[in-house]
Amino acid sequence: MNFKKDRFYVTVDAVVFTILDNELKIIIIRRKNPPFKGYFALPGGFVELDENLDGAAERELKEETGVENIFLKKLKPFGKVGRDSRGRVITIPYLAIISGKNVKLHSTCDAELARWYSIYNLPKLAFDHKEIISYALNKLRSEIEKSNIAFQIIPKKFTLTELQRVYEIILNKKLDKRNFRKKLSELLILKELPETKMEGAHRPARLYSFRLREYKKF
Amino acid sequence: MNFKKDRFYVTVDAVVFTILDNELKIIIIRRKNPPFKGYFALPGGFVELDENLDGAAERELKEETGVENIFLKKLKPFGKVGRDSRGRVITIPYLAIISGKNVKLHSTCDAELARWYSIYNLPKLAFDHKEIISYALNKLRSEIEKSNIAFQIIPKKFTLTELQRVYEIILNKKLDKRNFRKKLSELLILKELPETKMEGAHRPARLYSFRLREYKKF
DNA sequence: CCAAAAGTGTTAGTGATACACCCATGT
DNA sequence: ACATGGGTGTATCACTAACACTTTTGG
Repeated sequence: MNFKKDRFYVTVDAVVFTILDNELKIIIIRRKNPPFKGYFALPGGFVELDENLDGAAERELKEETGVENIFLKKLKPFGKVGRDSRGRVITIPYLAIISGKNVKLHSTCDAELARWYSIYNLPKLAFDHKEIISYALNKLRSEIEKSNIAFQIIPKKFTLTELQRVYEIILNKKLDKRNFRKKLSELLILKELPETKMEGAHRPARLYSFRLREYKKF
Repeated sequence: MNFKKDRFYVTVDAVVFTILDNELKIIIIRRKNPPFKGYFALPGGFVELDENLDGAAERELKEETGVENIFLKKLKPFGKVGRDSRGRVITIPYLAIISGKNVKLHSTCDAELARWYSIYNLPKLAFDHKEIISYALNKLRSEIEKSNIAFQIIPKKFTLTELQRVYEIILNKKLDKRNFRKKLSELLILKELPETKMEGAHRPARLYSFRLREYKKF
């Protein structure tokens, strides 16, 4: 790509959260090209002229992870003069949360193999991506308390303990089992399944599913 | 300006709220140039290549109203393909709230004289500005409940009844006088002044000021 | 029978809401 | 004296937070 100094460029960056090894992680790529060649960064790329912002974010996510049909939340733009040495680049960050278990991370033309990094142990990052991630993490935490976004990250059938673990890892704090369950049952967003999950030497756990598998604010 | 189809353009639009005649109003201009010539629209304009987004928003606000040093909140971008017939234009809306009393609205090269319009009685608007305003109004309502943003719209010294009126007009609902005052006194954001305001045939009202005259979340 | 996670209710505290009368002034 | 808006306190309700024991299974 041949950058001109007389125009704007628009990119999207994806802050893709998942839980792996009981830790909150995001996808980080390593840049193959300048600027910040060899540095770590969020996956993202240029928006095409005939492409919607949301469309570009979906495309980037698909290229990196193979994941599609996921809820992507648009965040406020970051566009300081000088944030990209190639020219004037405005970036629109998107927040996503996915179940990382079955995701195959891909290389793309601009990036070496993408990797999951713990949110608490990130490498030094290119551009203003550290600031973007911190902003996105705050949004994720308020989303999980005010929407059903958790359905994106948990298997179709799950136990309440598993769901609680998701909340605890995202919010980075212990929750009370009884209070957590009471709140959920008041919200009426879960469906109790006839099945149970037997795993390990203890009482089997009831399985649940989300009534609605699309994004919804409470 | 000579638009090219091979690049992005970036604009800022300002949703500038005030209260006039006991109504919540915003600044609306009438466009002098295509596209949407003669239509009503939000004040705004193109971001310069060497100008920060916030800087552009400040400049636009100053040009339209003469107001500066005001809190401007950046909102999520609107950038659908085809929203502007001149080319691919991404707009970043900003939310502001100002005291309208002393504001002189100016004409600019792109706009006939700006006017205040009631939020509940807007004319047909250019571009996707209706959607932007609706989004901004929601943000304003949550801001006024979670921050001290009201200091922007009220005189330095004010009575509690005047402040309550501001909240009622923005939220478009009646509030209980005692509950409103209790909440404020718990927040400790106001300073009681030694002065009172005598106006009309009734008991004089105590004057207050905000302790902090800069934006702060509770 | 022991270990391990599942499941289940009550109490206290905090914040939100509803509500009615007296006060100080001008006319 | 009366009309007008200013000023004040309490009771109820809803939501949040804290807390411990019994159940069911595998080994």
